[in-house]
Amino acid sequence: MDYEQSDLYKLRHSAAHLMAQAVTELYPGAKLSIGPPIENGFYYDIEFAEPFREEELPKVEQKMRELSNLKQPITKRIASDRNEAKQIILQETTNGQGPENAFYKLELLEAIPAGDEVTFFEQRATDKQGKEHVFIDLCRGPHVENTGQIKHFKLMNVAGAYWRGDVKNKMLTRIYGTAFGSQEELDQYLHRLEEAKRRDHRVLGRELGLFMFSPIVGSGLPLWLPKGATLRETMGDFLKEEQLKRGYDPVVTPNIASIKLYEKSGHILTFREKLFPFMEDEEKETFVLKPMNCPFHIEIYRSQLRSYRDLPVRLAEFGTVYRYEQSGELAGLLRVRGFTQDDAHLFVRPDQLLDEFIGVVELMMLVLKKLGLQDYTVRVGTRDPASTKYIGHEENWKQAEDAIVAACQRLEMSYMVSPGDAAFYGPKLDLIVKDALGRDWQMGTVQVDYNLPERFELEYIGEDSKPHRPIMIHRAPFGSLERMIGLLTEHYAGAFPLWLSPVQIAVLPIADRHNEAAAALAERLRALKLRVIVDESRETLGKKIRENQRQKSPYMLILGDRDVEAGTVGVRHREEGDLGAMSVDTFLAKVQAEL
RNA sequence: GCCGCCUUAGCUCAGUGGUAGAGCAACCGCCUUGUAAGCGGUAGGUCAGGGGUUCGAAUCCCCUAGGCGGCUCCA
Repeated sequence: MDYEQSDLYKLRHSAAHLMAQAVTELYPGAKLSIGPPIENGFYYDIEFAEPFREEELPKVEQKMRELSNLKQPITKRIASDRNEAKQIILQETTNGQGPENAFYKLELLEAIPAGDEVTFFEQRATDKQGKEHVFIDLCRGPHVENTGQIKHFKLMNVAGAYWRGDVKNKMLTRIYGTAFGSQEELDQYLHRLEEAKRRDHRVLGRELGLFMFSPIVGSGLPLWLPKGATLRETMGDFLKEEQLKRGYDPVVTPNIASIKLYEKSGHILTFREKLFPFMEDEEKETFVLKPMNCPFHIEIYRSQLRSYRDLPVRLAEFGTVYRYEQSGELAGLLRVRGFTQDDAHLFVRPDQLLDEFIGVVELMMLVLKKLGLQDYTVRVGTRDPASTKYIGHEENWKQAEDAIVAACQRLEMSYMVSPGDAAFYGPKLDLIVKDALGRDWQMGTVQVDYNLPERFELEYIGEDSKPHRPIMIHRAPFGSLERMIGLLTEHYAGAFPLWLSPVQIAVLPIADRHNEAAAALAERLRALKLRVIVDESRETLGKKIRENQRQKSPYMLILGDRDVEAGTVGVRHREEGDLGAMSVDTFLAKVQAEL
């Protein structure tokens, strides 16, 4: 059933009201704004006279329990007209605290379309001391019948949120909570959150030795440790091989360029706030740290005269770009300031656009399948007509958007359209994947661009001997290595599939008299391009197994007297446990089959 | 950037105004080990940095940096 029609949704909506009632009783002068149910609970945005701290949540929760126990009946009231609605807001919803507390509610009333019914929900009861509690809120509903039904809830955290989501407005205090129909479900949810923390790529990244951050290097600038770097290279090798099959040509371009390049591309106009501070040399030429690879690839395209027979030209580069993200937006590897895109730009003729676009989407699907990410949504980001952050003409945008929709239809792919999520030069198709905490992240992306070819006056000579303008496809199947590795780490909880695992096989000699045989075995495996370590620590086998389990090594090969004598190895698999002794050849056949 | 919270040994965390602690990891020694922690010992800290209050600050206040959860913004 649709969540928004469910009892749970109703319960959470009422829980938000209950919280708001508790807040108005505890904090005179608190101005309420909106308080909807959300995916895993509810929130209420409130303007407090004094800063509201997280440590105050138990106090609010306690008050909520008291108010819940009063079993206040919740009733609906319909305002007869706008004027009456206004009077109810001014006089009744402010809990007797004066009309200035109704500021946000009055704005909300104005936003309700003229013909629509205006409704309020009221909860009211008298406690044992004879004190009357009442709470009235402008609300569409629906709600549960009485507050006694709201029993299994918890206030989670406090955050800031701009009124109406607009940075120009005042920041309100948002209190997040959750509520369930039973204590068991609430406990399960809280338990799931704890579990998710254990999958957190920032925790696993340290435990597994994948990457690190150093304050002295700078925030948002990851340092890749050997095992993390191995992951990057393995992923890169896989994609490069696929690209080779598909006619991509590698290119390499610098990390900085003259500001002139970015003036021409339009980045200075539309992407300025994302650029790191400019560099100026003694001749006063200004350089910019690159935020995108496309202008460089465009210059390579422009370096020679292109015939219609040369197209499509597909230029690929794992290009590292730098974007000055706001400090509060950084999030482990999922949002950084320096990252490497598995970038490529396809320069195509109009008659090639659809096939090339589809080819790219098919490659992206192959990549996702190989990585084991099957849970994603497809988002088509289009231009928000009200925004000024885009370059180019309307007809170009229309053509590009039409091309993407046509491709989706031909691929019979389901997608959602999201206005305002286009790149500044063109619309795009993005793959969205959730992290361990359920947050959405944009991964792979394909973009259709008529605008940069125009700005750079790109041409090819057509069959008619006349110049024509190519169309560009920008694409990155991973999106960025940083984000993809962060996400994969959470997806696999650090237990990467064999082909990707930084250490594929850990050889565990039982006593140090087996070290030599272990080294010889490792050498043999490495010759077959397997990634192998030998654990020569002077520890018991149990300890070595424990440590290598923690490191999530897919296979452990145990080597003791029996094995040296019989020419076998004791094979242990990360998930399947002890697989018994077998010959090295048998083990290799098993590994090859799995790769 | 904004709102709230956090920062004690390499890691996870005790310690709330009166001499800085534990477990794991590290190092040393013993043990030479057969499928998830063998035993003993040693070393390790400007309590993020700076300023203030106080006879006295890890502890209270201010500033800065970094991190976490959101908002806004994006691969």
